[in-house]
Amino acid sequence: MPEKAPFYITTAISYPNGVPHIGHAYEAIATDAIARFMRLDGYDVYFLTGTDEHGQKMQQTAAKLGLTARQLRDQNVPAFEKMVQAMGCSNDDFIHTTEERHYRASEELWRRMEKNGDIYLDKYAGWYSVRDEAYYAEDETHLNEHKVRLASKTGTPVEWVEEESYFFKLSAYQDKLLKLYADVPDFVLPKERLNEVASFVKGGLKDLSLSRTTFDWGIPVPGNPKHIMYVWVDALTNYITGVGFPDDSSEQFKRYWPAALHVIGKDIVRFHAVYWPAFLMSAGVAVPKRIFSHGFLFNRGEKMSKSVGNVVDPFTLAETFGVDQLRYFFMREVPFGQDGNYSYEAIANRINADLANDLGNLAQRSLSMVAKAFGGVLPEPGAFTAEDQTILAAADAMMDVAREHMKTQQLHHVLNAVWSVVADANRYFASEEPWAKAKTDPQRQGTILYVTAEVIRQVAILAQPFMPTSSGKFLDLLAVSADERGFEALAAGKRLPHGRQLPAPQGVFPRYVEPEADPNAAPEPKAEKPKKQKKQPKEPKPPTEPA
RNA sequence: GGCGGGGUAGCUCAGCUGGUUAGAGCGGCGGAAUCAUAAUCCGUAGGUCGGUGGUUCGAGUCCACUCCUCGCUACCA
Repeated sequence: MPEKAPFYITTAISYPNGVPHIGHAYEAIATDAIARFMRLDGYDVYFLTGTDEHGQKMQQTAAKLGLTARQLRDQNVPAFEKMVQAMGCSNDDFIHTTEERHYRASEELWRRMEKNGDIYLDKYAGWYSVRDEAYYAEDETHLNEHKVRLASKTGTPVEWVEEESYFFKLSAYQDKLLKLYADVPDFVLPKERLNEVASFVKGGLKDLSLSRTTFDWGIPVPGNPKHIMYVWVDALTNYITGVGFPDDSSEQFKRYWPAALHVIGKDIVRFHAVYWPAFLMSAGVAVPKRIFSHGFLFNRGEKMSKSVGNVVDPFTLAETFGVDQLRYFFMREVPFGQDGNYSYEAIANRINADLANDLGNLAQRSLSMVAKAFGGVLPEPGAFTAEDQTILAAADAMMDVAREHMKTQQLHHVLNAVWSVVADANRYFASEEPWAKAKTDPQRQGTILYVTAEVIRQVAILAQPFMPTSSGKFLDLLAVSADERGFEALAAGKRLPHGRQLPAPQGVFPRYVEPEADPNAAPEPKAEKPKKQKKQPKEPKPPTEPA
């Protein structure tokens, strides 16, 4: 048996200063779909997700609640672990940045960067707004009529503050990073994101403040525990901690690093495409192969926010529609890499049309005919007609198309290709009219049913990464054994064996029916919402994805 | 302000290097069928391709200008 190629894939780690939201779930689902796809395609996949538990914001949020940072962490983190499970994720590990192994990894990465001469102690100075808790550059401030200096963006007063800080010589990595982007044109996908990053880097890089002395919830700097590592050093390091760093001679590390893919939100592209490779280059560790930036999800065109009252809990969505249905919706409806919209109607429409009607009903009508007319034994097909061959050829072509799209993580295109065959199969079934053949030509009826079952088999195998449980049910209905469900079962010449006794057909995707209007139970607020987000002044602190 | 994307049927979007009557899905409408989860199939939708002016035998598809919109423009993550 040939050696499996390794494929290390990660989500960003979530920042648990609140509860998991739909953005966290989306990223987990998408990453899981890719991980499952690659596994089924014969790769040795290692899939890591986790939580980023340090930082000033955790400490602040905790303080507001009268808790310690550690207590807040203990309170919030379990929900993230549960969420990943509830979304059906197949992660091999779940990392917490408060774990001992992660301290060791972060400290070692720091030491290596320091040893390479890229870390130096200096003063961080700038115009600091106490109210915004943020530094501003000189040109981001102005003097008002009373000669008081204000942050231009927020209008809050600023004062000159100097703070001792370690710095990373990011400026020394400008050319190396630009070379990386040139040498690996798919280093960041979608391409627009790489362009943005490249133009940022071309604009010149300043050294990066790498430590803080103003709070203590984090990893102390080796040799100078007054300083806490800048949380991004800590956070990014999770990716190598997860495969055994600092033991970089371990089998695990050698096997899986560099990562094949970091899946992240578009708001943190810079940290992953600029800082992270620079840190790694400095420490003499290989850089990841690819970073994929997904978009944001909007509820009816609006950013989720408490004031709008459209905060949607991923657990509730999964309970309402089913995990697999929810996964399918996000993977099919949202072009991966772009922003997307969702609403209860959109989800219901999509899963009813594609899952209940097109696929579920096709399976039900064909398999119940097998049960009725053939005693549940999949009939042996006769000679294939041109029509049979056409639909079979369409099914046989799916795998290559899917692999091609998966090379660039075009998940929605994978599903488009599969569901285009589902539509073909429905047309085939309708025009062949197997129900009319029961009396006139049972042999032909059997062939039509066999062909339909074979197409469903292929569809179900390819749908597994997206809807693991439901796809498994279809394969159960076809009596496909566990070792016949990998993508190698879609290789040329592989066909559903006839003559097997099939279990009694059961619906896999029930139609979603909106609960009767009940103001208390109705999941969807019926208030009219504008289609597009109204233009609003930019908030000083835009809501973000997990760090 | 600078750089980079977008503005195409009611909705979500395809339309590569310019070339016959501008496409898909969903929705809507009409019809067929009745094996099936009232699911499926067939037909239909006449949209100034943001606006104006150009280049060309010919332009959503190239150029200029213009309107609108989104993203990036570093140290909260």
